Amino acid sequence: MKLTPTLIQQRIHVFKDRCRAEGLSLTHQRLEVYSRLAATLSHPTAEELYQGIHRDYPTLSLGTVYKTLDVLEQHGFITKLRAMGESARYDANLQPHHHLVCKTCGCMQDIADEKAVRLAGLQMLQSEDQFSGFQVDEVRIDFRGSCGPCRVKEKNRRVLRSK
Amino acid sequence: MKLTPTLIQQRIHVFKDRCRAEGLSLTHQRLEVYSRLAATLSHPTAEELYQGIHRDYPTLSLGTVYKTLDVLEQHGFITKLRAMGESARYDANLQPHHHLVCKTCGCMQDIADEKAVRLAGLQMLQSEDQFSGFQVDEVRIDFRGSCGPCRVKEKNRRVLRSK
DNA sequence: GTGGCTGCAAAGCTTTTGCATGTTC
DNA sequence: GAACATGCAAAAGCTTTGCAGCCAC
Repeated sequence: MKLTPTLIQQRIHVFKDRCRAEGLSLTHQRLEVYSRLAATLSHPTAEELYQGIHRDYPTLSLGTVYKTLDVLEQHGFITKLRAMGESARYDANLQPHHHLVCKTCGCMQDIADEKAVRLAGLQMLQSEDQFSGFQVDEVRIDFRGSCGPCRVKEKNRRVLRSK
Repeated sequence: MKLTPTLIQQRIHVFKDRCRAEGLSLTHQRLEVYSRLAATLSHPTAEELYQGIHRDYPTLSLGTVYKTLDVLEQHGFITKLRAMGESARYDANLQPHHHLVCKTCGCMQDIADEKAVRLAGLQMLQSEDQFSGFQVDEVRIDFRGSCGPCRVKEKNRRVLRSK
């Protein structure tokens, strides 16, 4: 994907509109955090964003950046690529395989499904070295969604609410 | 994959052999951490492993679990599923896409490649609801390897060493 | 016996939280 | 003006580090 100035402006325009529509205050800080994120193809960390914006707005605090990113994510403006605050998980299975990750409780299961694994292998071969200078030697696929227990709990919650 | 008692014993056997071969001391703690990891399909956190082992070995410390996991990973006995110590990264691109992740410097790039994205979509449809009770609503693919700059640096380092 | 490993405690880093103040609508 | 967002600082959670003592080989 290419980030043209037009596309960036468009993103920011949509952002402003949706903020108004959803009752989110359009503060300088919030607009700045979103704009920088909308204008880059790298995937900055909170600290990197803070450093960048702080140069222009010296009163900005790191805490605000975190709070803002949280709000933006909750309203679906951005995606958090690695869930932090969660602990690392360890795996003794060295065979190529992939994972089901529950977005609700964070649990992980192996995917034994042969098809998915074979497809992944296929993908790996196809992608080998084709990304301008990047050498791929491993593919990790996370299938994200809701695990059985969480779906049951959610269903029960809905039933209770509707009573 | 099914974890039969035979397979678990086999893993532990290999572990002991390779420890001897690579000059790693076979301490009770180390063997215990690996054995628990080899005997489960869940992907325990360091804390969970610690809690489990601590019941049987009350002198075990959490620090040792972390150090041990580190050693096991460095020797290729286990995989760390989420790189901690690294910050979360944020992304304003909401279109389905995937990432190149450099294992050396941790940088991330979007994959614009149409083929990979289309394949991922295909996979998602195939996997929908087929994993006993797990509902998949998103697929994230990380292509892991070395980015261009890191490969160049590594190459230069090799040249220097060989002089 | 010696090098490597453990336990303990302290420190480090990222992220979250609480609260008074300030800003947006 | 009321509700919400910010800044600051403290705290929390996960992980790493330093060091003295202990254990595997």
